[in-house]
Amino acid sequence: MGEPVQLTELQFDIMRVLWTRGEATVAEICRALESERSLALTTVATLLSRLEKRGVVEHETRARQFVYRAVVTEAEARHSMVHELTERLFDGNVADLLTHLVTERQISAGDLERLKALLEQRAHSGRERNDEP
Amino acid sequence: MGEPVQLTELQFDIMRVLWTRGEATVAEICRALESERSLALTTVATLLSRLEKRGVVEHETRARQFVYRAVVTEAEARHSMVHELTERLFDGNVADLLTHLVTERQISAGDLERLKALLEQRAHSGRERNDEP
DNA sequence: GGCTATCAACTACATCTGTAATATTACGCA
DNA sequence: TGCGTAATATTACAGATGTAGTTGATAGCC
Repeated sequence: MGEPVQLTELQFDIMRVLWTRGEATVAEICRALESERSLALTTVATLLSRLEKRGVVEHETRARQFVYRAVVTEAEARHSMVHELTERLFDGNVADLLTHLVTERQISAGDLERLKALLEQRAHSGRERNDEP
Repeated sequence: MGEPVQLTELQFDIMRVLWTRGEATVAEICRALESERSLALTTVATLLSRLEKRGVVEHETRARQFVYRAVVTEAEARHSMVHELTERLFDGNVADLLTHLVTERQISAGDLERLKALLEQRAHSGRERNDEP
């Protein structure tokens, strides 16, 4: 369900602004990104119109300005991208990705604890909520 | 350490052939990929020479044919790509990615168990091995 | 020794992406 | 009503990628 969404870094940065604000004009997005990367207004506008063509964002004209809004949610984008990577790198096996993360990376003891707690909770709750519809 | 390696799907498919075989000629790679995607020999050759320019693979001429070999290991590529995604999507926070995987995805009970076991083991071993150098 | 099959090298081209300059439009004010 | 200004629309271009045709070298066979 829902087309897979792959976003590049810049695209993602722009989306993040929309996700946190709900909506924003080109100028606002430009200003929001100014600290990390200084882009021309036209650059951001171009990116946004391309994203709109892909159905990732949409806009509404208000007071002669385009007010953009995300169509794809952050959760959807994350899902899509993590899924894609899991497919490519681990043949779709989520457990393999998890194992990779736990074994090949430095994770703090605190993180391990939190994750364990999460797993406990998860195991007990029995997952009534999110089986495939 | 080591340049970050980002591979597209096709590039990854080619690399996978090299990783599993150790080395391969253009024709062999082409044949190995034939089932999924039928590509011209020249296409594969082009891809390989581009990858070589990036230092991802290398070749040696043998019996008038290029025999390619991966320079970047599969583990390195995976690391690099998972890292990149973690940065982009979760601000570099591995725990957040783990949480995402555990909460927002259907993971089988068995996987959960295995992961828990892994965490136990991990917690006890105390991680003397992989702190930052 | 010339011909052909086989490779690799070079060239080509469309698409996507990052980046932005330039052109056009139209609202609000003087 | 004409003008400046602020937005958008159009156009441009370089680099990466997927895809492959064309050209050139050569080694082995007849």
